[in-house]
Amino acid sequence: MRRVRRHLLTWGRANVRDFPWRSETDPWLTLVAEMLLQRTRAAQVEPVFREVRERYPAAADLVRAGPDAAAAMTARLGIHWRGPLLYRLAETVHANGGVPPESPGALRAITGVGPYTAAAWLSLHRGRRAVIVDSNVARWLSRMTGRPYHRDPHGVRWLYDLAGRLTPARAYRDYNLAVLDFTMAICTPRAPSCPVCPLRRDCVYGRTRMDADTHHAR
DNA sequence: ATCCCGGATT
DNA sequence: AATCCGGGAT
Repeated sequence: MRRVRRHLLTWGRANVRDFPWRSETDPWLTLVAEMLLQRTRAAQVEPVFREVRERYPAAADLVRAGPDAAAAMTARLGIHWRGPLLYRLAETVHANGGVPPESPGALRAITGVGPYTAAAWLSLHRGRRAVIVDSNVARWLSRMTGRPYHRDPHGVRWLYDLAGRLTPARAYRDYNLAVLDFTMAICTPRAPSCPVCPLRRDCVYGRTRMDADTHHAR
């Protein structure tokens, strides 16, 4: 447990990537970024985020610009229903004094903000410890433990327990960033890079694979 | 439980 | 060409 955490943090120090939203501190802009990142690659989000930051640096700016402006932002990301969602988000934030609510309940009450987005925003941008359990984490921890993988982590108790025990009390931001990038770069859905994985010795799946390689090698 | 949508992987 | 993948709503 402790070793897994340490290895991830070490890996993260060398490999966590820098995106404009990761160094952004404005609560409105960072929540917009998290919403845009849903089911969307970071490379696609990057230019759109820059444009939002440029044109709508405050929620009030997007409210003033109107629903069509919001739709224009999300159109390039291909998921049309996020346009109205983004506009409603702007209205909600504007009505809340320009800053999104930070209580998990009020945050989750926003349409378009689910468990992942709430946890990511709070832990990465608001200095609140939150445990991220998305399908990437589900895949990673399923391999680690050898337990069956449920793509939808909803209701899988052991997942939440384990993820919660792994998430540090203090270094949760660095840890969550490391997990996000690690599951995208190393513990990938199809062909995970076990040979270079810092966790392969702590991982049921990784050990199995390395053993297989040993037997095949001469 | 199913749908959305476009990119990645095979 | 076909399949897989993902966060959230319903």
